[in-house]
Amino acid sequence: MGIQERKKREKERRRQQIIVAAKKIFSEKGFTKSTMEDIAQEAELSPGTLYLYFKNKDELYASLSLRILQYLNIRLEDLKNAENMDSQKKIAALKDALYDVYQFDPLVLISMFHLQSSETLKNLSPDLLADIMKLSRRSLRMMAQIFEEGIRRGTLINKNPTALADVVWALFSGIVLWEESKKLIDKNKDYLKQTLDIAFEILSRGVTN
Amino acid sequence: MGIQERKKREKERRRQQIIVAAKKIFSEKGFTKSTMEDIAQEAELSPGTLYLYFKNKDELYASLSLRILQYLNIRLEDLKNAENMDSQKKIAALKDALYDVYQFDPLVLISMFHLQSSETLKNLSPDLLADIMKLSRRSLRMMAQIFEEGIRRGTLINKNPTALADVVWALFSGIVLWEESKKLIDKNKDYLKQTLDIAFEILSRGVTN
Amino acid sequence: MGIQERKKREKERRRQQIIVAAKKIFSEKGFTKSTMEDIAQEAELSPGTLYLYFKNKDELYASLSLRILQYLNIRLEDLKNAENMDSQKKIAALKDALYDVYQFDPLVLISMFHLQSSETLKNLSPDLLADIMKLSRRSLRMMAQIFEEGIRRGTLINKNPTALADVVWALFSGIVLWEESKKLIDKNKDYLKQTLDIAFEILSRGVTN
Amino acid sequence: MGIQERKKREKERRRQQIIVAAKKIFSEKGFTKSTMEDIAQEAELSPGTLYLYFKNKDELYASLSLRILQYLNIRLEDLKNAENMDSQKKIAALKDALYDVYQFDPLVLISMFHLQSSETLKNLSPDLLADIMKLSRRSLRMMAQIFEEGIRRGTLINKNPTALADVVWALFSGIVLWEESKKLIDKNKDYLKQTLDIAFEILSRGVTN
DNA sequence: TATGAATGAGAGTTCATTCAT
DNA sequence: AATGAATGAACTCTCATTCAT
Repeated sequence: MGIQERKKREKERRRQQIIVAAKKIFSEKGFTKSTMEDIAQEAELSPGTLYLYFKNKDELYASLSLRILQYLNIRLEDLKNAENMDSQKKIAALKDALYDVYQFDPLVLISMFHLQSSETLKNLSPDLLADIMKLSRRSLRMMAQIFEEGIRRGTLINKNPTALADVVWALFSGIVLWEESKKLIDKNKDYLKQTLDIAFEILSRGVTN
Repeated sequence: MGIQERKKREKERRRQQIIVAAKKIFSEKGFTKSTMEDIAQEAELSPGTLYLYFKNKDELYASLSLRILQYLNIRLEDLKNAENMDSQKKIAALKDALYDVYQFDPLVLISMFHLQSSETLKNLSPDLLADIMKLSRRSLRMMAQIFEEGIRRGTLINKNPTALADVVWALFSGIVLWEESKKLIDKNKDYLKQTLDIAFEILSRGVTN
Repeated sequence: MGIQERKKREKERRRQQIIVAAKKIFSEKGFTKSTMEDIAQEAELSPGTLYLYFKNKDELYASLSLRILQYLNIRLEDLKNAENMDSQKKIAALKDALYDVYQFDPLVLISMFHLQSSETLKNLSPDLLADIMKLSRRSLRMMAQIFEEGIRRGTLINKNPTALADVVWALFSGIVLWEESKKLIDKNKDYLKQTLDIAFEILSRGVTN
Repeated sequence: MGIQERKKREKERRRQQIIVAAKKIFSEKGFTKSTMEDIAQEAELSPGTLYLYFKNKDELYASLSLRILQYLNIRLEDLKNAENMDSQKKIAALKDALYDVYQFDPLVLISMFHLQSSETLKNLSPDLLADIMKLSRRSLRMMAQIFEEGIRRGTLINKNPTALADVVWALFSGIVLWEESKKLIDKNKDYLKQTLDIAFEILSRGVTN
């Protein structure tokens, strides 16, 4: 078994090696302009090898999302388990978690938001798509639980928690993409943190009874 | 003079003919997978003709945004001029305006949000980019004015109006993209209106003093 | 008849107008990169009009050669008629004539040399080709006559005069093209006159008995 | 080590395979009308493969020149090292060398002369251009040395040797192009050798003291 | 498992030429 | 005669993917 283990570990390491390279290249050039050749070179592998680990370019791209979704899940899990926190605090903590996710890897996060609602999504292998969906759903469910709890306690307004989670997610992604867009035009502008703070302050006030 | 008039009208009609075709194709296949050939065929024109009206594929794509931004501007202009409306009402009206913009042309709106925060933006001709920027900025300024007014009157919390406008825009685009994304996975889901309603209700409560 | 005359004159003027424009554009951009659109614009005409006066782009290009060949013929004619000139002087005068032709329109001359021995030649209409051939042959014949005369008089070595004319023409075109080539690499270099002087001095010594 | 060797050899063979095909196609159709598709087909390769070996069409075209320039260099080198030859003999030998170069590959030589003094030259990659320039310059320098030697010995007239080399080169290229041109019109004519002989006889007489 | 040369379909774009007005 | 919008074939070049080694 030891050998198989080691092989599996090595295989996983290769995958990561490719993912790291892909992240770099995709971030620098965007999806369309990145070539498999570029990524292979960055990973110090041959183009052919990439196809041993990823079905195609789309899947490689989408795989980046998995890592960040996993990180998001961990952060939300922690938040869920946190005790002695009122809803206000939890919402503030949610904001921090999301901001951490952004900082964990801004470019990949943006890639992921691009991936959502785009053609690429349809071309993914069912397996990968299922993985992504599972993680997203779990994240949203955990966010919903925060609101659910507050509603149960009577501190938050009585709105469908799932919808509230959608609002949070939409707000977060909207802010990330919009601030990114402003940065594209004017490199100096970087108001993400501030916009996020204001947005969540309003959100917090808005959902509080 | 009549002849020049007619020619101008015909030229404009051709442009529209191409825009309609482009909208259809881009919506169906996404930017990358749509070919100029596809669009030409849809418009019942030859590929070369497209280039008489649009400098290249990027510009054709971006041109779609212009119309919807113009429509948005008009709606916001109306809102600005509306009298006898308290801030609450104005925010509700703002939501309606944005929803109308969505309904005016959902696919183009989504395209526009995709265009934002993508490499394509940088490849546009300065003229077109300037036009788009001008319209976006004007829209955001008008939204900011709604908040400004409320703050002046003391009915809204004292936050930077420009930032509030950014939050609204991010929220709107985030919801549109996220709900679209959910639809891609499951065609039956269409909660945009509901999510938008909840989001703006929270927003409204959140910014009210 | 007056009207027809006038029409013919006007037609000829239009032709010239186009030729002037074509010369400018071809000189600036070279044959391949010049478009009929460019030339039409320069001539302040529409692309379609060009085709009323020239069968196609190739013919328009080749037409430029005609003018310079005509000029060459005139200069050689003068030379032929010149009396009281020994062969040495005639050869020197021939050099001057050729240099004048170069100065008359360097870019068109170069174009003409490019035209020679290239694909384009085969695509010309028989008429135009015949015109060009007629003028070239006449020029060469006149050069040959200069040598013939000298040989008859015994001042020049007894070589086939036609071959000598070929040598002169090859030498002239070779120098023009080669010096042009050097200029392409280094704009400052312009030794055409000097090279031509040396070449003809040697030629003159070489053919003198 | 053997494997690397073999791969290198194979790579070089492929290059040659492409060059041979390119030569054939360019000769038949001229530069503009030859398509990469044509060449690929002739080489029994796919169009994409051509681009693995040559950056673009221009470079492929220019690459043809390199081989012939190398051959020219070798021939001139031999000539330079030849002892016990007076200047007359050396000039005759120079003519023979040039004629051999012509015979080595007439079509490529003509291509090279076309390349000279054409826009294409400017589009070459600096590396390739540098290679071509280096070889041309070296060839011309070696020709100049022949004259230099004769001048030093007092057997040749005292003219700038560099200019004399230019004259030789211009004369040679002029003759090749002009005789080619005549052949285009009338396939039966082939006076290149004879014209070259006469030209060099005159040259020789002309430069001899 | 890894390679990387080769593939070849297909893209965006250009432009000589035509023809209805 | 002149126009100029429209054509559409043809071009160069790219690059995701394959497969013999």
